[in-house]
Amino acid sequence: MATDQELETPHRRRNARGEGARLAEEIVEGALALIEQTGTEESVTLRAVARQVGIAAPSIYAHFADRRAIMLAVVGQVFDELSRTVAAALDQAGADPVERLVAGCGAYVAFGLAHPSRYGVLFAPERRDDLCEGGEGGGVELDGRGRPVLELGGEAFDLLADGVEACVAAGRTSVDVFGAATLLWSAMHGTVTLQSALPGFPFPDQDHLVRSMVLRLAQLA
Amino acid sequence: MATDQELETPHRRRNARGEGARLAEEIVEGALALIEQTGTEESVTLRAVARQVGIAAPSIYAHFADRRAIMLAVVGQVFDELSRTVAAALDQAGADPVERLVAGCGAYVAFGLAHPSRYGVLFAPERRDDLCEGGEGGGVELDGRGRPVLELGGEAFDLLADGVEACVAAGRTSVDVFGAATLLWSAMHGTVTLQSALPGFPFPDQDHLVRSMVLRLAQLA
DNA sequence: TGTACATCAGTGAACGCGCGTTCACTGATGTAC
DNA sequence: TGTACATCAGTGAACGCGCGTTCACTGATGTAC
Repeated sequence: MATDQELETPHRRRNARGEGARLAEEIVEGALALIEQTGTEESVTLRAVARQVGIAAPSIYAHFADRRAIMLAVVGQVFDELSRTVAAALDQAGADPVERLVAGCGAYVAFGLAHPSRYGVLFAPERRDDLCEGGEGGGVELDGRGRPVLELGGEAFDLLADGVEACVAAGRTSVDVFGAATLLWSAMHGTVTLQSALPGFPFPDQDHLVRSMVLRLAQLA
Repeated sequence: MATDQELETPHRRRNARGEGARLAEEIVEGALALIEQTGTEESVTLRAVARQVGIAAPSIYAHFADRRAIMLAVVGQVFDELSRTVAAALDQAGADPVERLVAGCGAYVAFGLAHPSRYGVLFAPERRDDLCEGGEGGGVELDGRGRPVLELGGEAFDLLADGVEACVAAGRTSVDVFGAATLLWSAMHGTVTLQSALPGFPFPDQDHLVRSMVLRLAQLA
C-alpha cells in the first residue's frame, strides 16, 4: 500500500537526449498555470508544479534549486510579457508624444487588468528584496540618465520615463521627468491592483480613467 | 514520546469566568503580531496563532470557525485603525477644504507606509470577495449619495469622497466627485503598495508627492 | 454554612494530509572500440 | 557491423514536519438546595 499517492499524473513523453532543458520551460509554464488557476503564488509548491507538468517532484531539482528559483523565473517572464506588451502598443501608436504616453500607460493598465494573477505576482510581498537590490541600507544605484537600476522590471520603467521625457522634449510639459514617471507608475499600479481587489466596484471607464490620470499627473493639460 | 510537540507555549493565565470572549481579542492580536513579524498572512495558521497567544490550537474553535474568520476579524480591525487615523488627521487639519483633503490623503498614505504588512492584508488577493459583494455578476449597490456600498473599508472611502465634495462645494474644483475620489484612491493605494514593494527605490519626498498627486488629480491647481 | 452539581474555559493526544527533500534506482540513447 | 559502456532524463519510495480538525477529557468557579 502506497502512503504517498501521486496517481493523477498524465504520463508525459520524456524529452529527447540533449533536450532536457525543455523541462525548465515546462516547469515555469506549469507554475504560471497554477497561478492563473488559483490567483495566488501560494499554490506553487514543488509537488503541485510536478503534477501540473506531469513529472515526479524530484525531477524539478535538476533545473531549479527550490521554489523561490521557480518563482524568480516566472516573475522574469511576466515582466518580459509586460514590457513587450507596452512596447507593442508604442509601435502601434503615432508620433505625438502625449498620445504615445497615454497609449503606453493604457497598455500597462490593460495588461494588469487582463492578467491580474500574473501582474499580482510581480509585486507580491515575497518579491520585496528581488525587485531592486537596495533594501534596508542605502538605496539602489543610478544609471547614466539618473534612473534607478532595477533588478527586474527596469525595461518597463524605462519605457515610461522615456515617454515622459519625450513630452518634455516636445515642450508639452515641464514636469520633473523622474518625479512624474514615479507618480504615473504609482497611479497605474494602484489602478490595476485596486480594481483587481474590488471586482464589484463601479470603476469609471478604463480608457477615460487612464487618460485623465496621465494628463493630470504629467501636467499635460 | 510525544510526536506532536507544542513545547514553546508560555503558559498564559486562563480568563476568569464570563471573560472567555477576551480570548477572541487575543487571537486577533496574535494574528496581527504574526503578520507584522512575517509580512504575510500565510503565516496565520491556527497552530501558529495558538502558539503566539499561548493556548492549545483547538481552543480557537470556541471563538472562530476557521482561519478565514480570524482574518476577517483582523481585516475589520485594520480598516478601523486606518479610518480612525485619517479621521484624527482631519480633526487636526484646519478649515480649508483643499488642505483638509491633502491632510487626509497624507494620513492614509502615511498609515500604509508605516504599517505595510497591516495595509497589505486589506487588499490581498484572499480578500477578493470580502471587500464588496458584487463580484462577477452585477456590481455593488449604491447608497443615497450614489456611492458604492463596501463590505469593508467604506468609512475610509466616504471620508475621501466627502473631502473631494467639500472642495467642489467651496468652488475649488469642478471635477466629478466619484471619479476624482476613485482616481485619488487608486493613486494613494498604488503609492503605498509600490513603495512597500520597492524598499530601495529612490521615491521623492512623501509629503510633496502626496500633495502633487491630490492637487493634480482633483484639479485643484 | 456545607456540599453536590452544572457550566465555563480551556487541554492533550491522535488522525490523515500535503509538503520539501533524500536516496538509490531505471531505462533509453548516443558513442568508442 | 556489433557490442559494451557512459550519460542523460528522469522515477518511486521513504523520511520527518507542520498543518487542520476530532475527540474525550480536566480543573476551576459559580449556584441551587
